Order: sequence, then structure tokens, then C-alpha cells
Amino acid sequence: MATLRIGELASRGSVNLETVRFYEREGLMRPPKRTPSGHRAYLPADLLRLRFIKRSQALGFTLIEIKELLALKVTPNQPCIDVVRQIEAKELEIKAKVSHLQAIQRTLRKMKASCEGRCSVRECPILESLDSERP
Amino acid sequence: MATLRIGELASRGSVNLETVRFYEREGLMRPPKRTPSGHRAYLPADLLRLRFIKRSQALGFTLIEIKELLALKVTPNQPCIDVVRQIEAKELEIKAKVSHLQAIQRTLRKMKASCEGRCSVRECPILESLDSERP
DNA sequence: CTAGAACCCGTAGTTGACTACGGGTCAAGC
DNA sequence: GCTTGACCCGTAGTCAACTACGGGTTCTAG
Repeated sequence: MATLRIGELASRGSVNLETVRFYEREGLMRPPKRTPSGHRAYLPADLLRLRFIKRSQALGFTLIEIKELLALKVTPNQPCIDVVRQIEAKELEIKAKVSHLQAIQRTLRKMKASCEGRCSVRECPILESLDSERP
Repeated sequence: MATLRIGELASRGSVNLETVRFYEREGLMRPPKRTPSGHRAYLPADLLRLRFIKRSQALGFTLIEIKELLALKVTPNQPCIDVVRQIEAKELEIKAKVSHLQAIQRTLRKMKASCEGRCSVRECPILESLDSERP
């Protein structure tokens, strides 16, 4: 069947070739078969796996978490409840990040409202609030 | 006048002592006067400066950006327009981050809605979508 | 007077996710 | 047959923001 060399795999997965080797070292990509001369020969399934990694990453999963997700796949008959749990945990995490950022947004908006940009640096209320406001 | 040793400054600023030295190396904290034996002797203004750094950081500014903000303060008669610009740029940046995270949230919610956690890993629609959905 | 905390310094290690380097081998086209 | 590009490997460097280490001084309380 059609195998892919590492360069092909990398470009079809839109990642750097070194990244593929890195994922192999980190245990995210499985070590592929080798040609007699030692070059990596990937199967189409490996491209799927690479894309799985990139998509999970785009959803905010760390490489460690992705490794966990991939580990779940090795027992295909198990119920997928752990997958759902991972998704829920990530949802909570992202929700927390969003509220944190929104709190920052409110503070920045207040700061901007306090100054028109026409006062001097010495008396700028924005800089003053950075000096003295609660952290 | 009352000077602070580095340990005092660090604990009043709620940072690690090594962090203060690090900020000095990085040009964020000014090198303080020294006692005859070589110990750092900080002035109250240095505590303000340290807090300025931490507060700016809590608002999402990087150390490099904070250095820029601090640099603005050395010309106290200049208009503060650049301060306002920095705030506005950070606001935009955070807004972009929030929308990115919200897009992720929507995807995660859809995923969760697609599976009750009772199917098997082999056929779990969440894992399938991670395999095949657009990145 | 001495134990032990607090300080000094330069350097190295941490985290996460890559990315690059250098020196060597292999494969494909002309 | 030779050039050039793709691959091999292990190691080291990058970024940000610290944090720790080790070995040496100094200060302070009992």
C-alpha cells in the first residue's frame, strides 16, 4: 500500500518535519515501519493520527492531554465516558480563562475611560492606578 | 530614611526574592543603592515600582511591554497618549483571545452534545470528529 | 561567640511546544 | 556518475517568566 515519507506526512498534516519526529519522541506518534535504508514509512492512519493531534491542540488540549485521549483509543470497546469527561474538564478550564480575560477587559475599559490621553505622564490616572490599585 | 532589604521588598511585593533580582537583571527594577557590605537597600518608591510591574502583569502585559510603560514614566511632562495606546492595544489583543476561546467553547459544547458518554470508544462521535473535522 | 537566617553572585534548570544544527547517508534526475 | 534534495541521528537552542543551586559572606539573636 501507499506509504508516506516523513516530509510528505508533515506537509499533508501542515506541520514541520521536525515536529513529527518530536511527536514520535514524545510518544504521540507511533514509531512507523522503516524502509530497508532506515527511512520512516507512514501509513494513511498515521496522517489521521497527526491530524487528530493538531485538532485536539486547536481545541486547547495540551500534548499530555492529547496523549491521554490517544491512549483511550487503544481499548476500542470501552465506553467513551472518559472522553466526555476530558471534554467537560476542558470546557470548564476555558470558561475560567474567559472570565479571567473578561475581568481584565473591564479593568482596561475603566482605565481607558479615566483618561483622554491628553494629560501628562506625571498625572495620568492610568499610570496612577497601576501604581496603587489592588492587584 | 527607611530602606528595605531585598527579602522585605520581595515579601511586601508578594514575589519571590529571586524574582526581584531577575527583574533587576532584566532592567525592570532599577539597581538600588547598596549598604557598605553590598546588600541591596531599596527605597519605598521601589516597592511601588514592583507593584506597578505585578499589576500590569495581572492585566496581561508582558515584561517587555511593562518595560515600555515604565520607560514612558521617565519623561513625566510628555502627554500620556502612548499609555492610552498601550491600553487600547492590549484591549484588542484580549478581545481576540476571548473570541478565540469562545469559538473553542462552541466546538466543545457541540461535541459534548453529540455523545452521552455511553457509546464505545470505537464509535464515539467526539473522537471521530477529532479525526476528521476541519482544524 | 556562635548558630542560623539572610544576603551575595553567576549559572543552570524548569515548562511546553517546538525548531535548528551539524554531520552523515540515501534516493532521484540528468 | 554526480549533484541535489530528502532523510537519518542526537543534541542544543528558543521563548517567557521565573526558580533553584552552590558556595561564599554578613547580620542578628541568644
